Amino acid sequence: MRTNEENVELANLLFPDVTDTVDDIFSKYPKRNIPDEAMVLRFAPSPTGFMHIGNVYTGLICTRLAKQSNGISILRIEDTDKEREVEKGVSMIVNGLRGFGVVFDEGMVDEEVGVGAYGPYIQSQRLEIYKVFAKQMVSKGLAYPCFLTLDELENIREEQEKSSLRTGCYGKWAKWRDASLSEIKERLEKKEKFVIRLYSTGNIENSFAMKDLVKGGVTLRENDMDAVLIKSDGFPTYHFAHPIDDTLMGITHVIRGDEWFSSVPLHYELFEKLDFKQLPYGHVSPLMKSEEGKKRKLSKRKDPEAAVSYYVERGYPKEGVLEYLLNIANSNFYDWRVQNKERSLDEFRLRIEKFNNAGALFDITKLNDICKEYIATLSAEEVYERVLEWALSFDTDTAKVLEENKDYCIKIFNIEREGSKVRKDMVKYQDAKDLLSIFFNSTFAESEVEDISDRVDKNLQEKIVEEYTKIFDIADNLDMWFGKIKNLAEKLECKPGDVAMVLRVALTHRTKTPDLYQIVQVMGNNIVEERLEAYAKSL
RNA sequence: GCCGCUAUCGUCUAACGGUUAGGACACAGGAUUCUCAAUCCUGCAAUCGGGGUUCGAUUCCCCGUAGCGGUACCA
Repeated sequence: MRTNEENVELANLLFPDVTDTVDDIFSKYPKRNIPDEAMVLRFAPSPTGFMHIGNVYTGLICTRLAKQSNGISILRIEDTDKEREVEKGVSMIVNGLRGFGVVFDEGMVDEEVGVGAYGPYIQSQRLEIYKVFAKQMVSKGLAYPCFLTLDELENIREEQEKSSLRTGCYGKWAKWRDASLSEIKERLEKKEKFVIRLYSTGNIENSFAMKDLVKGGVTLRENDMDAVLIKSDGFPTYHFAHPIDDTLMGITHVIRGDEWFSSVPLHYELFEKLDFKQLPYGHVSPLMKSEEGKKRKLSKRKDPEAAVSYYVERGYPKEGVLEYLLNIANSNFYDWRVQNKERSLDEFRLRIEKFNNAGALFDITKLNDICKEYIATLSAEEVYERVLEWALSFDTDTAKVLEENKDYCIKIFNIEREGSKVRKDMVKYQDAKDLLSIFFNSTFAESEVEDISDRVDKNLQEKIVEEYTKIFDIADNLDMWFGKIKNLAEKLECKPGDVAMVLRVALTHRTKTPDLYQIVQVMGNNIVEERLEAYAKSL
């Protein structure tokens, strides 16, 4: 056991350069001047180079809850693991989130820049701050240096497993917690690497109650692990950075992924030892995926749809993705949506206590349906703008077509878009390419002709095309158009459906298309005649 | 292994301790002056198992089972 004086001496030995006190730090982070009900929330991802759809989900929840309470949302970057860090990782996060309309009031706005008075918002730039708190804890005997090597730790774990004990650095296994000052000095002089560990005083036998904003009341065991606070490279662990950053930044509620739930006892002890006011927690369940009858976390390695890029590249409308995510968060969103079709998504009020506390399966079918419904609400001009925006980044050929034929393309997008029966077959902007290809001779020529000869005999097809070419008039209205088809069917003794099908394939090469009359109107006289002629020759 | 959380149609979920257990997506069938999409109608389909408490349990309690999370000098 070290004396109080020895602990102070130890703290100075460990952190000779740290001269600031905890009070010095606090003076730079004044209390926020905000209304009582305002929530200050932070979303704190790591720049690992992969944007998970779950990141958008949690980020969305944070920004929403903050906004609807007139509070503040903060984007903080947790880059304390140098191993996993990736170049341009911060930009990927910021842009990925922004692409889905998830923007924060404070924090990082690009690779380097953070806005707000409570920064820095990148943890690697806050190292000096963590050291001040670590030094204070060591000087009070609440933390200590530990010289256990990775190998030694491994041996300890094996021994614990052999005797089927809980693994980890706690109690008698935490060899350095009560080391004498001279022992420590000796190692320090040899320049041995060390970490700073919490001197835990919790007892695993004791339970305590906490109220989770999402899960409700739960009872947990106290923490007794001497968790690492500062790694040997000088970076803090998440556990240590979390109470410090959240307290300094004036966070009011910690909304985070469920994977942190198990660490709550540790965090409680840390808040206490740091002498901070405990922040309330809300643990949000992760998005799951079903495979072979089992549920598991949506995984970035196995599931392409886990990546945000999956949706961006295919041109999923961000509003659709957002609606789907909102629907998972609060299932009453759907009812609200049907009753408030005209309202902005921003008007929906998320209720944290309504979050489901089991993980929801990510259902791409439902997402597709929501996106389809969303695109159906857009005007042809809006569809044009959005498809173009998508194509400019992901399909330059289509972008060129769109730009060079704006009016024509808008007419194409307008097919079956007006009136009460709006066509709903576009899930994502990428799907537009397929629709467009019918209307341009270059892409049409390349398309494969669907064979309908087993439904309509080739001779009959020939006659239909030949006869129809004679009577076709672009100026016909809808009734006249159908009238001619019916008459022709009667004359050739076949079904009107067969006539329509032959014309459909002649004009589009396909058996499944939007309304044929409207297609003809948009194509115009010349193209129709050309194609009828070409089809006749091909028979 | 240990610790914790969770459990209603295939999926997301609703149901003061009293409902024919509701809705949406998906699926199947039918209707719609042409195919598909859409739309409308119809149908299919669930309270994990076992004990309690209660007049009565999807709901409360216990046990089991399963799933998920954690058990790092990763977040």
